[in-house]
Amino acid sequence: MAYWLLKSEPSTFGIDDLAAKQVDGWEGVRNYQARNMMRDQMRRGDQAFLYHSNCAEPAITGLMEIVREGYPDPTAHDPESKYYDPKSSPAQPRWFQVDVRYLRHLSRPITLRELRQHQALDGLLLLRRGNRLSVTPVEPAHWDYILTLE
DNA sequence: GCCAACGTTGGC
DNA sequence: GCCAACGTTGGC
Repeated sequence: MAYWLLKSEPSTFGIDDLAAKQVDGWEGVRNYQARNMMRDQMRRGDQAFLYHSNCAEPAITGLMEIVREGYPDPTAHDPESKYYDPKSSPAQPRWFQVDVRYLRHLSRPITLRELRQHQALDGLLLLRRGNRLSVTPVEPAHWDYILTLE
């Protein structure tokens, strides 16, 4: 089983939204590297942190599980969607998503500022300078360590 | 294939 | 709102 970190802006879709929906498609990813990981590498049963980005307190806020492996992102083919991409088509889909299931909130948000203070987390892709990828793998040792911070 | 211009992300 | 870092686009 592998571990991941998925970013989302809480004003768009945060941990409370996922808790309400329980299962949701991780739609709208429009970056090829992130797409490739969702399409090719994520497996059912993998777990992921939900990270709140672009907000007052950027932080890991919850845990989720991959419940459906990569499949074409339907919002790419919906002209009404803000994620619409005319260069994608159902016959030749360009963008993929997975389905995630809510597991739980962390007992408290673990902020980016706090994560940066732990040498044990050196190498965590989230902390790399200039990193903007919304989907990144998390090493098991890092995963376990972060959960001890709760 | 190069690379300048432009757009986006996201912390601060 | 600023701006650094990065990705994408498109002319050549």
